Amino acid sequence: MREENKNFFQKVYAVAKLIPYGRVTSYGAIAKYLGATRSARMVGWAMNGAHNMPEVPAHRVVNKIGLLTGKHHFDGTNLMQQLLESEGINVVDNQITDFEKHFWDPWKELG
DNA sequence: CCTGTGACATAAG
DNA sequence: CCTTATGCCACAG
Repeated sequence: MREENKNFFQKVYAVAKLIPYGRVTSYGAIAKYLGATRSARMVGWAMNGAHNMPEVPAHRVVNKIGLLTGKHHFDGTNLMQQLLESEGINVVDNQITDFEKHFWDPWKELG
């Protein structure tokens, strides 16, 4: 594994850590910020490895429509939803309500 | 080196 | 609105 490859993961983790409390973002947004707009899937893959990263709020990362597609990767079936709701984010049917309102775009906020 | 896979995104039917 | 198909790219085996 080349260091650059690791850097990709580190970037993903770094951006995820920057997500403010009560905010959420999308895989695509992070991918875009990393300069790999079409590698949104890799962000998800990186999130898979983020389980060892307690400081990485993977639950704040959802797909572009605010759907909790990755909830199955958490312990319980609704843990991800509970975490989001605990941050003041309403989730209905695995989907974040007022997603745009809570959306946090790293490209916009950091770039 | 090649194949399979993935927590996505977009387009088409 | 639904399902399929394709692109994308890095990682794991």
